[in-house]
Amino acid sequence: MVEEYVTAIPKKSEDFSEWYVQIVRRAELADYTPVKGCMVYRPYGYAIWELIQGALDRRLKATGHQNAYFPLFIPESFLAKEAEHVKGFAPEVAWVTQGGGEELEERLAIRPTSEAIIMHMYAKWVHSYRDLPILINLWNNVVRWEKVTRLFLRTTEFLWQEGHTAHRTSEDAMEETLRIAEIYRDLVENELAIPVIIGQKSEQEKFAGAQATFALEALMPDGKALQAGTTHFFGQNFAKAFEIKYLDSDGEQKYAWTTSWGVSTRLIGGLIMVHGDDAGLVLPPRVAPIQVVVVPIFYGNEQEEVIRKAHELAQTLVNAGLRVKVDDRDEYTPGWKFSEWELRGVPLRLELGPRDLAASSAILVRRDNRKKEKVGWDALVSRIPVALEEIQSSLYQRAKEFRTANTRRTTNYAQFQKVMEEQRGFLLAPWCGESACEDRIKADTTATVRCLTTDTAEGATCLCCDRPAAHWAYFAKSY
RNA sequence: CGGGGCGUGGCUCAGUUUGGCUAGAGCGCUUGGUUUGGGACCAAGAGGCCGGAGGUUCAAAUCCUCUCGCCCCGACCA
Repeated sequence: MVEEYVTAIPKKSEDFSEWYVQIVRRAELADYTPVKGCMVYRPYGYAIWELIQGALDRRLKATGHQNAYFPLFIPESFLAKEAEHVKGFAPEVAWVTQGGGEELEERLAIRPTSEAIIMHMYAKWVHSYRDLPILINLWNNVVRWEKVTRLFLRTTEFLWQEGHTAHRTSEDAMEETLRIAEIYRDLVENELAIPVIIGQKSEQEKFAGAQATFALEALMPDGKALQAGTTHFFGQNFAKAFEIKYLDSDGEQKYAWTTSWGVSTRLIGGLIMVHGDDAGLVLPPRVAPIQVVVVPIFYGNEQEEVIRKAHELAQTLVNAGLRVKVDDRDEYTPGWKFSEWELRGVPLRLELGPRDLAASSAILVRRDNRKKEKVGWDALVSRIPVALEEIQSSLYQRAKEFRTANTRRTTNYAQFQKVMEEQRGFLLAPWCGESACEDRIKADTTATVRCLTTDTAEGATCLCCDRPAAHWAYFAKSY
C-alpha cells in the first residue's frame, strides 16, 4: 500500500484531469500565461524535453538525417498549393497581415507545419537523382489555433520536431516512413517507458495531404488513447504541387516522393499521465533531469560532516555519468524534502544521516515503489545505475500490463458500445473500412479508429454493418 | 463553437443567495529562536481591492451588462 504524503493533490484515480493539472504546476513543469492556450515550459519541464530531444536527435543522426531551420512564416499562396493540405490546416492557422505598421500584400501564415515552405525549397535543390534523398529534420515551434487546449497535450503553440524527406522512389519513401515509425517506437518505449501500438490511420484520420499516415498510439490510465507521433507517406502529392522534379538515370524527368514525421512536447504529457501516481510525478530514469537526489539528514554537531560526505558521494555519481542533485537546504526538514522530490518524480533518493555515516552506507529509496535498501558507499556507483535500469524497466512493464489488461477484442457492436462506455481502453474490432461506419461508431460512442492492424480479417464482417471486414482496427476514445 | 462549472494575497478556499464600517482563514513567504530519519514548533511581520471594463446605488467582492481566462462534457482538431 502506498502511503499518502502529499495531501493537496487530488488522487489520480478520483479526479484525473485535476490531478494532471496539479502535477504539471506543482512539479514546476509548466505554467499558464496571459496568452490563451499558450504555456511556459519551465526549466524542469524543458529539461525533460531536452533529454527527449537528445535521445531522438542521436537516433535521427545515426540514420543519416541532418538538422536545419526554416522560417516561421509561410506565404498564403504556398500553403494553398496542395489542396488537401490547405483544407486541413486553414481553419487553425494564425495569420500575419501587417508588418512594420503596413498591410502586407500577401498575408503570412505562422507555420502550423512546414511542408509548404520546405517543399518549395526542395524544388529548388533537387535536379538529379543524385540529389536524393534529402533527409532534413527541424527542431522548432508551430502554432495551431486550437479551440480547446490542455497543458502539454494540446496547446496553441508547441515545440516539436518535424522531419521532411524527399526520395527517388516510392519504395524508398515508404521505407523511410516506416523506419521513422520504428525509431519513434524505440524512443517512446525505451526512453519514455510508454508502450505503443503502431498502425496506419484511416482515410478520415490521416494527415491533410498524405497518401498514408502511420501513428503511434499509447493508452492513458483513463482509458483514452494518446497519439504519440505520426509519420506520413505523401506519395507524389506534394512533389507535384511544388514541382519537385529530377532527371533520373534513365534520362526521364520524374517527380520525387516525399515524407514527413513528427513528435512533440505532447510526449511529456503522456509521461506524466502514464507513470505518475498519487504522490506526484514519476519520471523514467532515462528522461529524468535529476536521477538521484541526495538528502543529507543532519543534527547540530554532525551537520558539517554529513553535508560534506553527501557532496562527496554525489560527485562520485556525477563522475559516473549520472544526473545528481544534493538538497542540502537547511530550511526544510528531511521529510519535507522526501515529499517534494517524490512530487517532482526523481527516480532515486539517497538518504545520508549520522547512522549511515557510522555504517559507511546510505539508504537508497525507489520512487516507483518506495522500497528502501541499504547500500555501502563503495557499492553506490555500481548499484545505482542498476537500480535506475530496474525502475526504467519496471515502469515500462507496468504500463504494458495496464495496456494488455485494457485491450479487448470484440466482433459484437453491442458489446463494443458497452465496453467503450464502461471501461474504455483499446478495442480491437473488424471494420469494413467505410467512413460511414467510422462515423456511426463515433456518433454512438465518441470513439474513433486509432489505427489499423496488419492482421487479416478474412471471414469476419464489419463491427457495425454487413460488409466483409477489411481490417482489424484499434478503436478508442482519444485526446 | 454549443452546454455546464469556476475566477477573492503565491496556493486552496470562506464571504456573494438577503449590497453596509479597516475583505477573512489555512498553507506558503520574511525575521528571530528551537528543531531536523516521512511535508516540525513558537513568536513577530509582509502581502490582496476581490480576473477586466462599464453600469445601478448614499454604498458593490456581492446586483446588471459586456469581456478575458481556466476546468469538464461535446463539436472541431497531425
